Amino acid sequence: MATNPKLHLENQICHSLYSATNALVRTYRPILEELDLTYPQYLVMLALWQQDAVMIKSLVERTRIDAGTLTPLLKRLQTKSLITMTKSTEDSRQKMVVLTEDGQALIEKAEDIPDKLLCNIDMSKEDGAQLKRLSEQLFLLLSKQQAQ
Amino acid sequence: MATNPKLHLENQICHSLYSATNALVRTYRPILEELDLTYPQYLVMLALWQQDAVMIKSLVERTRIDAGTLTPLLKRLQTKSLITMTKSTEDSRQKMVVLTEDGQALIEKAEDIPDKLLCNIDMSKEDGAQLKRLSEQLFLLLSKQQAQ
DNA sequence: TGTCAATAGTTTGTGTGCAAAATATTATCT
DNA sequence: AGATAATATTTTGCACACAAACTATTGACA
Repeated sequence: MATNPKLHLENQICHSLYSATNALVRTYRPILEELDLTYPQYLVMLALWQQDAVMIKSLVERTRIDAGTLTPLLKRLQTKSLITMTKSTEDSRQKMVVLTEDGQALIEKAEDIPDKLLCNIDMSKEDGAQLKRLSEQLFLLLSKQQAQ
Repeated sequence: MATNPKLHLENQICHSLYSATNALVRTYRPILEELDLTYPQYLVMLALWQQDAVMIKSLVERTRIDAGTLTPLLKRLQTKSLITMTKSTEDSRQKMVVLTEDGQALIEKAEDIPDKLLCNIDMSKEDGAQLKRLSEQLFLLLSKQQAQ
């Protein structure tokens, strides 16, 4: 039917990207289950392990998860006693997110996650680096567009 | 804090892939709005424009959208009068999805979507092809793993 | 032929993703 | 100082994504 090859599913970059990302999150699920984290929650924890006691705005930028998604996500991390949230004293619009002891300790369990995941991805280092470079490029291009 | 560089956000292939895919779907949104479709709905329509009158199982395979997601999605396409669904006579477990006239006609509006999207992605053809190849490879690797 | 496994699809429950509107607070500008 | 704009976060509403449990039907096999 569809004669235009641009409309064929097999020719869509986006479809490959979309299904690869979903498969990736699906692969993370059982691995992250041991930490009782979802993949986006894991991203937030990665950001906090790297730099603790930051404003929500900073987490939005670093994790690239939008604020409307982050609010309930942070509430769940709070319920799990991994973080605490306090209003900033200087600017009470802002809230600071701080790891609890449990939240800090969880990094030990996370140490072997990158390797566990790589067991599922039998991709050469070069291809992995290339994939990262290209998706990063795509993200930046699209973000620039959207800012306009 | 996190001394293990593997746990740094900037070093995670997955984070780039994840945020690029989200940005991509975000970019599609206003473009697909003219067709009153979401991105996953658009994938299903692409599949049907290529081959009409197929079972749901076939759509699951071709679009890579899982069955639990597809059921309500197809219901929405039905509500929009783009498809109809009928039980198979030979095997009444199966359902056949068929485009309506409106559903068939919608392809005309879709013809320029690939070009419209490319306006937002100033990526070389080679990089685009490479990105597709690598994400396709990743998808296949991960699917193989999960089948075990 | 009756039992049991396999298959196709649906339902349920939880956690996103995000646009748009709302809230609260601070900055700016006259 | 007062009006207005900008900023940070939350809320709302809708559509996925998907595991797990469920329903209905067909296949296989003793």
